Amino acid sequence: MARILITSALPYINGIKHLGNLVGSQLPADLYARYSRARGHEVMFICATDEHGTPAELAAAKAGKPVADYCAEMHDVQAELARGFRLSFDHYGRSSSQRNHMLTQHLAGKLADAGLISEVSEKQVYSNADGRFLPDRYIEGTCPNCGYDRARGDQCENCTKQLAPTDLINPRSAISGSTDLEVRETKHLFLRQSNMRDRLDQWIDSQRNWPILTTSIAKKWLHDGDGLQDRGITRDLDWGIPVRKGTEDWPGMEGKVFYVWFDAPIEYIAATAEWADAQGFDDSAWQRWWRTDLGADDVRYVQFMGKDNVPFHTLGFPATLMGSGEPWKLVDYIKSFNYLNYDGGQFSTSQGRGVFMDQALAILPADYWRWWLLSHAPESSDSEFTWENFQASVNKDLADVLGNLVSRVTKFCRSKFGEALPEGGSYGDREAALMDALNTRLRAYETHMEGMEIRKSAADLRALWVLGNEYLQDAAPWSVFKSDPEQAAAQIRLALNLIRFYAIISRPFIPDATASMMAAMNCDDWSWPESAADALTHLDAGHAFSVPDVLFTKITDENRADWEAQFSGQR
RNA sequence: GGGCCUGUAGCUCAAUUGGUUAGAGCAGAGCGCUCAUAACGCUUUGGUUGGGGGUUCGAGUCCCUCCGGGCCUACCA
Repeated sequence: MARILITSALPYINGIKHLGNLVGSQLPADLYARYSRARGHEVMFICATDEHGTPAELAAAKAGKPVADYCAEMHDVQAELARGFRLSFDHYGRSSSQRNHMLTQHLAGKLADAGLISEVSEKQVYSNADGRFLPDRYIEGTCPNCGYDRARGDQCENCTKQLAPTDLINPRSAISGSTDLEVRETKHLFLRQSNMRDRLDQWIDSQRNWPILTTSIAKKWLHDGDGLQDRGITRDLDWGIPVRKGTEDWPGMEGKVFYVWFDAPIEYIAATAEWADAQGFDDSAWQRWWRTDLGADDVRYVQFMGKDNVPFHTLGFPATLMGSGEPWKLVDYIKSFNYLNYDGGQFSTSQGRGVFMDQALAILPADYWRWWLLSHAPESSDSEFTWENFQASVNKDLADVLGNLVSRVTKFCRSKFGEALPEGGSYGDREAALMDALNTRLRAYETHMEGMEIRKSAADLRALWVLGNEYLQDAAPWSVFKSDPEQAAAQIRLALNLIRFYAIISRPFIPDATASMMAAMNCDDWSWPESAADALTHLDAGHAFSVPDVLFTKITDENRADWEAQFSGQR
């Protein structure tokens, strides 16, 4: 038994996430957490809402609410949706928690002690009308290169030229449209990542078998141009973690907060502390996951994230932890994902394009989405959601291959033998061959799940289900029953055990349907099967079962057409 | 502009990292079965691996080039 720490990239607070966000981190992390628990490992699975930054403040203003209230409400909404998708977090925290305040300030203090923080005065654009400094991309104006009149202060979307806000002609605030802008001097803290470049480079090199997507992005940042740059870790905002050096004031930094980029990953640790607090445990309960001097040296730490988050997790967060000089647990494996596209374009939170978590649950149960999203996870390249593909996969894989198998077995038994495992007969060569085939495929499934190869795992699981249908077709108990009812009884006894076997191994993908399967088998023993032979002799003759409701209702062409129309425009 | 990823059957994806005849699922065609959600099983039709060139005994895999798709480029997070 191992100890496995799993974190999912933190969903940002400013609205409900779409299916692309879900499949890029939280859902595969949940699959791995569920599988790891099923194999008997001790798991700590952490996620949280990422609540700081300019977009959170703007979203709150748009909603007409104080930002703290807005974040609290949106956290509850996201937590409820996470439960709806059966995401099995041990704790779903908040980056605005007191734990994160304390830990972020503590780490900043340690970094300062280690000489890894510098203070830099710089000029930034301030909007008098908005009463705030504007990030580059919140300034709009006319591009000096191509004349496009909605160029942003970081880049012109029309001609792709890199810009500085002061390059823009007739600059205005993208928030209010005000042209009452001025350049002000302001002082910020920078994390001296450049001092740690070699250390980070060696650390990346020492990792084995990380996805190429992960290492190539890290290497690019380490070596491109002048190499890894220092990075600002504070902002002139009201909402956030006040800049402090541990528990001390930080002279000259009054009224400033840490930048969301700095405090968000620290929340992984703080959320584990929040978990301990919620459970009524003392600090040692979370420290044994995060401090290698306090019990975390045998922990395997796996992070899940979309590719856009890779630089923060391969460079920024490790620099923070290494630079503190304290023995924090560093990540062992980073599983990163490409993007899921929606019907020929991108999912977009800002444009409301695609299917969002609340909408998805409103039309179909979580298992349908979990199965499709995981079996099509964008691992090697971007992948695409289409309603046609979704309908075909769900109907064929879930309803026909698995759901119908459960249905045909339980209904046949009820009509011929009653609602208990029938007695008589024995397993022979055909059953032995099935068990061999199941074992072989089960081992492949386990290997792929342990390697977090999501799509291959899904394909293995489906192949395991198909073996059940092949067996039934070959054994044909409905035919055998006419001449040798005892032999048919043995075949059906095996098939009913097979349902329980499938419930156990399929649970990480489809937790609700497998719960129904297990309940129908009148059983509560979820222990992972050592072998197919063990699993298929688990329930004995005479054991009562019931015929479950249809596990998966098919998606009709009418459903599909309706949803295509419903989600074709903007949210 | 620079960097990285990517292009394989009508569709979604594989291919043990350079090694026999490029494989699965879906869709299509045919047959079988009748327990079951018109479900299941078997057989089968689909590929000049984006185009061109090169290295090699051997290339989907490595190199060059062209074409297409995507991401990142440090103040969105």
